[in-house]
Amino acid sequence: MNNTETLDQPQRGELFAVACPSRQVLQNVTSRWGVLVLVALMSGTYRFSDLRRKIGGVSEKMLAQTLQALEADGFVLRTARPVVPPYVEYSLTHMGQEVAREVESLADWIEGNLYRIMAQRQARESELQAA
Amino acid sequence: MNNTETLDQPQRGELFAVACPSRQVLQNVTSRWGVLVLVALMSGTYRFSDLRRKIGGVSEKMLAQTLQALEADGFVLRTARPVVPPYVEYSLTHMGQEVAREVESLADWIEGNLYRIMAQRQARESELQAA
DNA sequence: CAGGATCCTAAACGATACTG
DNA sequence: CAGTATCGTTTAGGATCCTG
Repeated sequence: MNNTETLDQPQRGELFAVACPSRQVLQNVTSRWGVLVLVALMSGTYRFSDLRRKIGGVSEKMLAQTLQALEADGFVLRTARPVVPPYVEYSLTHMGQEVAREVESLADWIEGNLYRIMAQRQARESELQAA
Repeated sequence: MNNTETLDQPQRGELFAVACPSRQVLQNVTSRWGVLVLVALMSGTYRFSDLRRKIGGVSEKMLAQTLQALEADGFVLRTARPVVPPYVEYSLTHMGQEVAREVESLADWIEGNLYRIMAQRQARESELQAA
């Protein structure tokens, strides 16, 4: 896998390179649940179960997994209090708030333009995705 | 062109609903290759093979599939000229340029902050994703 | 309550071969 | 050239049970 490790600064367009590390981060952030977690946490601190309730349809496993990935990237702060029963809170780090803003902007655009988009879909009677 | 804005607009927070149609669009746009295709097409019109060469690591199948999804959403315009050999061009629609800007903004943020992010990762010696 | 461990299914993905 | 079709592999995702 690793051959000539060039430690040069990632330039614009690096994204198109196969091994660009940005791709992984991008995937974590834009994953099915990643987006929702980031946007959800913009409105404050949540406990695991609260977050799970807020985000419709997410399983325990995926929520935990998503939170771990985002924590590893430094976007989410996990604060556990050593009590019984366990009390764990999740919030955005400063960096997390920055990405979240970007992600929210994209999500907002889509929500705001859903009708235009759906209209396009209808017009083409898309038979590819619906199948 | 749409004057009839009287239909109820999806409000903020719809995204958290299980059946929110935005989620699908969001997935198409933020999918592994969707992001790259959108950003790539910001710099102009491309033929299939050119696009494939530009985007490192994408297979024919996935590129075709991604393009079709984005076309169905009305983000990508496919222009085929009935000649032999086939000549097909892909470009962004107006709507496509709008989403692409959002997506690019996110991608740029990540590329620009990669070092900060990687530093976080190192600091935590993430053992979850690498495993 | 917050998750880890396990098991399983569905979907994504990729390589190759083939066609108009 | 620009795909489609097929197949095999990998990953995402979910259900359930279990523990501190």
